[in-house]
Amino acid sequence: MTKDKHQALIENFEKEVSLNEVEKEIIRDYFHFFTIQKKKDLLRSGDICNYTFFILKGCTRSFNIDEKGIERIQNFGFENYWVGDLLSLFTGEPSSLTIETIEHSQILKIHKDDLENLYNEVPQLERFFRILYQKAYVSSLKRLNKMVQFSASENYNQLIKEQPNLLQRVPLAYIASYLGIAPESLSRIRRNS
Amino acid sequence: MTKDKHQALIENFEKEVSLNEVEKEIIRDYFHFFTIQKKKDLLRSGDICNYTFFILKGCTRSFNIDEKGIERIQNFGFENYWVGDLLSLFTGEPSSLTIETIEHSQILKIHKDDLENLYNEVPQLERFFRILYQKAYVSSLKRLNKMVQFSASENYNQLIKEQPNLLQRVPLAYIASYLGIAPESLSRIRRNS
DNA sequence: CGAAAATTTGACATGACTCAACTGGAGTGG
DNA sequence: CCACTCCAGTTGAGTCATGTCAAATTTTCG
Repeated sequence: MTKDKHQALIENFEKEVSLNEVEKEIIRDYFHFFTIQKKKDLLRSGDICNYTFFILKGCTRSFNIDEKGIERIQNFGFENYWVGDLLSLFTGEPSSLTIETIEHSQILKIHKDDLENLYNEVPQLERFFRILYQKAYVSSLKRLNKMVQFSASENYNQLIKEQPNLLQRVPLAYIASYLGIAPESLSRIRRNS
Repeated sequence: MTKDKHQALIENFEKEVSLNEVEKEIIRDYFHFFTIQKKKDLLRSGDICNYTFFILKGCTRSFNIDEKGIERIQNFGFENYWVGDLLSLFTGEPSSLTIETIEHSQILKIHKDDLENLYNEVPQLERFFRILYQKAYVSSLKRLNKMVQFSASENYNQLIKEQPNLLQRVPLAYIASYLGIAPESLSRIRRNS
């Protein structure tokens, strides 16, 4: 009895759209499984993002280097998260993002051309990804709101309340970068909590 | 010779998709023209956003009230901008946004149900709005990046470089709100520029 | 002209940054 | 198994940007 490496992916799709067996098989053909060590890149800044990744197991961070040379983490990826650089994927321009694994990970990937083909073969997925992007947009707006409206300390406390597992899996320096503050500041914030 | 109130709208669509005369006529039927005084609401916080607006002439601001009771401007609208609350429009939930005119304005609006019908009659528009939302998403990500990465002063200077007209049309207090800083701080930033 | 609103200024408080030094734990090699 | 190094995290001291509150000034508009 072999384990179905695509099971979590199929389930993820089925939260939004329904799929028959034939369609599931097509999907399994298009998404390629691979494993990757910790601290390795899924995407490197300057490269064009040709793939969309679905995380089965493990953890990633997406960051860019700002004009002052500082790493700015934009988001983390965990089990059942989609990662990639939508901007580069949409435009075909080089990405400003680097996506790096934080843990040894198991990942499914699909090439953007294959994704186009997949849309034709399983049209429901067009809907799925439209919804996914809408949600991504909304969460980006919400995050922007939080950054403007709350202090670093408030943002930290809300973050660990929403994702307590973060502390076990991600170094504090990464969390500081995600919150847009210096590691020293996060350390002081934690002391006073 | 009557002036075609929908001309700018049609041209906006035609930047992304092509339309024949029949389709243009359908579009003209679905989008309703109205004028509105300054300081009036297009959408009021707590209401469900049922319309998408296209600004022909004038200027708007979209803001919410944060937990500290402060108005936070999320964006401005000018000629040929689309405004509305995508989140409320997508979900059907009450909006947290208020959209208010800053100047006497001329606007086209379409009801969300009509927009669904329009998608069926002119399918290219589905593509148009998908692209519009993608761009909105990307610009939201960029703005988030700027807020984290740059100081208020840097953000102000970049803003007026990109949109010098803003200063002529929008009170400084609104610009401060958009930048996420106190009006007094903006005043000091301007003095030292 | 006069009232109300927008903007500026002053004084002071505070949150976050920087730079440097220190601590503690995890690996590594002899 | 110990000594060493490396890295993450913490702490301290001083600085700076921005916030807050109150008051002064300027602009707008009826």
